[in-house]
Amino acid sequence: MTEDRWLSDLHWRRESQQTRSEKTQTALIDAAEALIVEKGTDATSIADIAKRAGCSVGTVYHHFKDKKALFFALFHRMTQTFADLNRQAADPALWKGASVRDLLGGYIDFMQHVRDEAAPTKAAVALVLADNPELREHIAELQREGRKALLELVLARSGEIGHPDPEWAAAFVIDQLGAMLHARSDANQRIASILTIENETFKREMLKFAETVLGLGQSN
Amino acid sequence: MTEDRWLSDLHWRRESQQTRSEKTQTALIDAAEALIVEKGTDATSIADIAKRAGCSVGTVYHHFKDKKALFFALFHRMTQTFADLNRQAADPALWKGASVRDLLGGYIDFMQHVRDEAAPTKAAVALVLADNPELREHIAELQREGRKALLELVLARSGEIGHPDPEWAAAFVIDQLGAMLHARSDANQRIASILTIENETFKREMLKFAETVLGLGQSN
DNA sequence: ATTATCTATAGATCTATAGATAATGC
DNA sequence: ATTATCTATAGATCTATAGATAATGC
Repeated sequence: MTEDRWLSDLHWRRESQQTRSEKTQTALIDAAEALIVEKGTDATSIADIAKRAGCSVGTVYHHFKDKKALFFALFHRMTQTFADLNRQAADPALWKGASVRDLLGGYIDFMQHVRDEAAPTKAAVALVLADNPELREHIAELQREGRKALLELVLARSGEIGHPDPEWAAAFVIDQLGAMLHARSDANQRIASILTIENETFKREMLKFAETVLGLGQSN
Repeated sequence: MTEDRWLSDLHWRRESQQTRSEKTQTALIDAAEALIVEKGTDATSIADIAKRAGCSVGTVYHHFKDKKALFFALFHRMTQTFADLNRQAADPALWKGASVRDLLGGYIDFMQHVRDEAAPTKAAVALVLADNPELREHIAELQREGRKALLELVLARSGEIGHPDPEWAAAFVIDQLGAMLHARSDANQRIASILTIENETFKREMLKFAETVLGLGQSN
């Protein structure tokens, strides 16, 4: 049991306490995430989490004040990750020369990528959220930020928009995309046609729709 | 305590056992619904439910096998109610002479009415669903039925639709409406512009959108 | 000296049942 | 005779802590 504390590549150095601590916390949050998805928040006991993470119940309470704190850490990890991704994706420099169509396409790709990669995390957070309504405002803030950033990027290109009221049309299209993308990744919504469709097909149809509503003309 | 068993308007008759039993069961399901919304499924104990319903723990177990059975009864009551409403609303005789616009408007009204009236019930069922994924298929079936019925009603009027592919366009519009209406009543989705808008404004904008996509022309 | 981990368990729930009592039903 | 209700509690969790041991850090 002592051997695996030696770092395999630099085996003269031991793992630092800090690294060990972070690893344990990550393992605990990962375990909680997986178990919550499998059994729900309440059926997941501290003993279950400790076992899955490969440590003891006492260790859980060394790292987290109580069960709630562990679940909040899981929530926090996700919101931080998403906020960072949002901020990166919203950098105007990244979209220099991009059309409205490119922007919306990028948004759809991004959300579908998240859906495919982070599905378990989102599912676990949704369950934590159900027990802790006070966390909802954080999610709302995250969504508002993303929406605002995308809207600004689009409106900076309002010359491309043929609709008489570009602000309204852009906001409407973005909210429609948001609702459809959400429907596509929400386990409680089971609209067959939205769920079974391929990512690429979905993107194509949504862009066609966006072009129609915005009046993007013949630019592409 | 005996007095209130006498029916107040026909006070020669006692309440029948059947009536009493039904009342108790209804009270228990109502209490469970309210408490689940307030505290979540696990923080809601049988003792809580009994207290809120004005009966004892023993009585709960006389009427329901276990906690799960009570929660399932809550789920069942909602799905039955919705299935009945769906069936009534989908009766073609009811929509004789109605245009596609009328149909979609009726759908939006119906869903917004449900949203306003049955919000706590939907919230409670969503939480029960989170703990019992095996129930999801029933909800899916309900949604498929509603979607199919509406699609058929719309396609029976495909003459009104200007879009070159009426089947695709109608399905797309119905799914868009579904996603937007869901976004509007989902506590975990907090897209400000969709949530704060008035029912009538929302309906008007969604119908405008539907007309554009379907190509409903000048019929209205 | 401090930090990370473990084992063992006290104390607080909460579910479900047993057994008694009161109210219909025929 | 049967059904609806109650009170009291056994038994099964599960959370969180106390106290000991092992591994860094300086």
